[in-house]
Amino acid sequence: MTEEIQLKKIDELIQNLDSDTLSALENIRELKRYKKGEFLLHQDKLCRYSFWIEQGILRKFYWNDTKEITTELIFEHDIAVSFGSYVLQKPSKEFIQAVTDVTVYQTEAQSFQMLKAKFPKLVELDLMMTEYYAMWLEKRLFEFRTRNATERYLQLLRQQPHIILEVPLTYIASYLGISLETLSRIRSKI
Amino acid sequence: MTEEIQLKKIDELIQNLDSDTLSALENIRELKRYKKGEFLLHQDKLCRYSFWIEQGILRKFYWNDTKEITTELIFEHDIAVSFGSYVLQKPSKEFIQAVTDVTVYQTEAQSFQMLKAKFPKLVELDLMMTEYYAMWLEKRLFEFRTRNATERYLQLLRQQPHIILEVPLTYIASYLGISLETLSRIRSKI
DNA sequence: CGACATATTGAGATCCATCAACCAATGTGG
DNA sequence: CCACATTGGTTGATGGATCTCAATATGTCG
Repeated sequence: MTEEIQLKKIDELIQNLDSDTLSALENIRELKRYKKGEFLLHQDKLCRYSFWIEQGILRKFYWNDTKEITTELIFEHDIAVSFGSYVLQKPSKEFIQAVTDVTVYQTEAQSFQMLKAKFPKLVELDLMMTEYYAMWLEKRLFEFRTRNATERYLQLLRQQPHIILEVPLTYIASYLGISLETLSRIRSKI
Repeated sequence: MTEEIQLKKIDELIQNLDSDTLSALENIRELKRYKKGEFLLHQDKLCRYSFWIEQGILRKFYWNDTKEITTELIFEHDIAVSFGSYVLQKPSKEFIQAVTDVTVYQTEAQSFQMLKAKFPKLVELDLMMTEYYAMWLEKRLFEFRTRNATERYLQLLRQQPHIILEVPLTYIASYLGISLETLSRIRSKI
């Protein structure tokens, strides 16, 4: 899979960071715990932090009129940010919420920005992570445009079965862009 | 608009590039013309170039079973690449095709990659452009998930009226994710 | 246990795709 | 320069995927 190539490159780059850079990175991050249901970011607030998940599950969602739309379900060893808000430091459309109790390393956008000026390797790291996110977004769009509800569910089941085991169906339906009822019917037909 | 902030940052960064960097960039790019209908990139080929459009219109699309899906319509002073293929140098799912006669500056991915090693500012430029693309993708996803066919058309009409004037309805329908017939009916109801 | 969140099932409505016929404009070979 | 093919768009009829609303069931936690 294309994504794995990118992950490998990111991993290699991190492995090869000199210890100065690494310890600088560690100095600006902070270990935090959030309880299930807690919000790490509210709509209309600035996304001042990135959240590296050590343990647990997060989700990103926004409100559309009467209903929530889940944009992403995020697991251990991945990063949660409200991208547009984080990059531009403008109010976020999205919430970030703890689906389970979570442990995260949170890093202030500003601190990371300053560190990049000092350690150019971090700009490359940032670029690779952004590339990774863009490819993930392209894949999401591709799936929405080419697969129907059943196919999207089956694909999720195949590719990320842990999601289905660990996340309430309400969120999964919303993540897949279908109603809870439709998801229930798809599942009942195996 | 959020996107404009990013465009401004990109522009500023380019304005502030030293002349060495700028002329290096110019040395690795090549002015090319393509006729309406010609392919700048074929499916299953590597996307070896980025295409900066000097004049004309390009589109990106892929095949899904029996029909084309247009992913992007690209105008003057913007860049066309098959992102995943360009970044990972793996075969492209997408075609890039000239909608009109076009003039582009094309730059080899490899040359740009090498230049980045020499001119760190270019890594920042690459990052900003990638951020811009990721935000564009987020916006596309948002629109597909929150707006119906009519709303998507009206939004396009409002935000990028030139697209509707210059691109065949067949492509616009496909870009909006609706059938040509539906688009025709939407338009007839003003 | 009761209360509240989560999931299932049914019936009806809606949006939009598909298929098919048709039309208008443009281009091309003889 | 005409006849015909091709491209791009319109219009009508029909069906399917999925949503919404409502009732019911199941699960979970204090």
